[in-house]
Amino acid sequence: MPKVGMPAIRKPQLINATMEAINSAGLQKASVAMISGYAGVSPAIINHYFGGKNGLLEATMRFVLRQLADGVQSRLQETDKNDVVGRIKAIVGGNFDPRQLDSKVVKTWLAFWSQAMHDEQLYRLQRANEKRLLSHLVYELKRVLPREQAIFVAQGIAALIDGIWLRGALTPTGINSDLAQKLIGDYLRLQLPEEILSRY
Amino acid sequence: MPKVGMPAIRKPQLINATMEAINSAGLQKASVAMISGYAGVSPAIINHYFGGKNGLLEATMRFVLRQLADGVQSRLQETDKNDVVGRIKAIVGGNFDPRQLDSKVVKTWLAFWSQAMHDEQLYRLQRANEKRLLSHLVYELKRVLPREQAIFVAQGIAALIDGIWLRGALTPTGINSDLAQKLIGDYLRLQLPEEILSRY
Amino acid sequence: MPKVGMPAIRKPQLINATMEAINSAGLQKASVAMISGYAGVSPAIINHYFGGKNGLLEATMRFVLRQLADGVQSRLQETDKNDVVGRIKAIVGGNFDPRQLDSKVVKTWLAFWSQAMHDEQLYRLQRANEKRLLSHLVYELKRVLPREQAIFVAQGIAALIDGIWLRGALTPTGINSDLAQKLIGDYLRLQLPEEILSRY
Amino acid sequence: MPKVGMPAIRKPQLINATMEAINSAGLQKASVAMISGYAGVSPAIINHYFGGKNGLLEATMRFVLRQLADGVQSRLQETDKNDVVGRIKAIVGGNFDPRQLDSKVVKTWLAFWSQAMHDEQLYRLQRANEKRLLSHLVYELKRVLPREQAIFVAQGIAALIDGIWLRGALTPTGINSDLAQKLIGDYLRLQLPEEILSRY
DNA sequence: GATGAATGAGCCTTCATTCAT
DNA sequence: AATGAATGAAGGCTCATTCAT
Repeated sequence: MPKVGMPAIRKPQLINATMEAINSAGLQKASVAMISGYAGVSPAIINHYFGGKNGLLEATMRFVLRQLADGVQSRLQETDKNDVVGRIKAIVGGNFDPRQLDSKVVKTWLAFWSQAMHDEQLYRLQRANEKRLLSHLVYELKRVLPREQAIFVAQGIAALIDGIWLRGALTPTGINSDLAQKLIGDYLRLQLPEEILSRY
Repeated sequence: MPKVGMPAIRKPQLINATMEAINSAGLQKASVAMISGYAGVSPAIINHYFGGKNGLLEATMRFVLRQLADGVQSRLQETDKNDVVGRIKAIVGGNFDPRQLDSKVVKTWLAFWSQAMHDEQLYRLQRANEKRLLSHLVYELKRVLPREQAIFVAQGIAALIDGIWLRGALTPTGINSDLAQKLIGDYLRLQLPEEILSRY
Repeated sequence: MPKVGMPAIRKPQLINATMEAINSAGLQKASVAMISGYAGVSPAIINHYFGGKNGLLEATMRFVLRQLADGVQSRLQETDKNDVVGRIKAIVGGNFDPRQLDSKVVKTWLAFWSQAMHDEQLYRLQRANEKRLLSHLVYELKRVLPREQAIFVAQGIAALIDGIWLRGALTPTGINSDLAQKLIGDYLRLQLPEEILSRY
Repeated sequence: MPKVGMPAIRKPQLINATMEAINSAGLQKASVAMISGYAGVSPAIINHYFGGKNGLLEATMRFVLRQLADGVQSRLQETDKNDVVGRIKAIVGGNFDPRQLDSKVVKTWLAFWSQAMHDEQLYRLQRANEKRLLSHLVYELKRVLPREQAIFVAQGIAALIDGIWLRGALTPTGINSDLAQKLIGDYLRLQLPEEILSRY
């Protein structure tokens, strides 16, 4: 085992174990002992690599957020810059990427959301992400709608995304990605002028 | 100390203290010591009246849910049974009742939502509530829309309610009730046939 | 309810409840709440009548000891003062009186015995009782045996009584009174000179 | 701190501390804090090594029982298999081994005996031990006495052992081992046929 | 006489973290 | 790099007791 490179192995391993622990027992009961158990390593190693439990939780949240951002970004890159509808659907699609709908990820996310209101660090991460979703949507919508209305519709879409996702978190069958995209696509269609829609 | 009536005083007092503790420190850090501190009583009394911390948390959730149901119910009773649009707006309005938008209540709710996925008892309560919202909406919408479409729109409205509410939980300024009702009213208007809307 | 006379009702009621609690849950778990529950009264009443839990426990032990002493005494009174064998059997019989073999009493006794080693008050009561059994036996045996041997045999009988009783406490079927008396009768027969035995 | 071998050091250390705590304060007051105090370690370590207070108590009882069994076994191994009287005295001697007569051990034992009636785990251990003593005795006695009588005498000896031991637990001077063996030896002599006794 | 209300002390346990190896 | 050992702090809960009624 090379000495360098261990962090690159251990960190993702522990982040994944964290999500597994949260998935099966909840954030409250996800002790370092349980997490390190899932990872098959000693609890002390968490301090070694993340400086403590908090560091690991924060890293886990960053990981989830980055995964989401990547999902959105890669879809946007594959979409014509002028295809407003397509780009919005790309943003929505990124939010319902299969990797984000995994039970582990959904529960982790919701746990962090709840936690964020009492943890400065998590709060900032969550806020930034939330704002980015909105600004992405507004940016695209402004190209086809007046500013005020663009913001209005963006808020509607963002609410639909989070609402579907939140309700799905509590449903035994999980989030229905198809229905989600149909609901939001329908909403978008009703909000955009005929001319825009017919363009594509 | 009066012999009778104490439970009627202590229980709401402790439920309120629980929400205050959750509001200021989060569910995870809301210890019985902190809660009883907010209530100005001894920690042991929680066991006396609720049989333990868990009993208190469950009672708190029941309280919040009942408050919501009452808000919806009282609005519905004041609305003409044939005024579909009015009744849906009553349901939405109940969900954005000022009492439900109090920071204390919002944070308590979100905390429970997150917790519900790992607590059988809370899960059942949450699920029942979630289903009731949907069935209320479907019931009204079916009177003016085909069954399939009624369900579809109901899901959209429910998602908007929860989504706005969830996003508002993280916003420093809290939930914007007016905007919420405007967004949902707009959605409803776009989904209903002209003839229905013009009726009122 | 006459004011005088209540103690005469409540005290035995609580002592009996104490034994029931010890019988079903053990001394360690016999809380005042449980005891008062068995008695159908409020926990506070124990302090009223016995000055605290300790007072009740001590009273309970006194009750058991007095019951034993009564059982022995009444049997001795019915036996000819010169019938040494009969009197010893009376003492033994008193120790295996049905009232003493009740599960409630057996468990209470053993609990107290164990407890006595760490409670000055209980220790004195237990010691006095233990010594009385021995001196009763020695007193009778001295009339037919040399002093040294009388003490020796008395210790044997006392040990048999307590040993049978202790082992019986752990047996699902409880103490076998007949076997007990047969074992001790046999022991006595082997220890006494022919002439004494033939006398009766 | 060495990585290996710690359990082998800590476990006996904690078991011994448990007996010391029981000796000086009784089982009821033997808190984990007190026990760990006697051991000079932190209370949390009890959970580390025994999974909780109960685990430690059970381990302590097992230790005492094994020590007794060892004392009997080693004496039996040093005794001719055909020397019935010698073998019975070996069994008796093992029960009055100095290690078993230590105040610490006596009080621990009695505490467990009393506790056993309300603790399934302890009950089984105690019962097994009690039965083993009896079966050991019966096995030897059957070689020189008819079955029925062998059982009868075995019960007498067992009762004497436990009775002497129980009474000694309450005596300030403790158990008198010599007297114990003399009493039981005498009992045995009276029960066995002349021919058997003269054989050795 | 009797009770419901309330409390403070203490107990067992969990847990994140530190440290020597 | 990794771990087993150990701990101190804190948490939930039980319980005997006190008090006003």
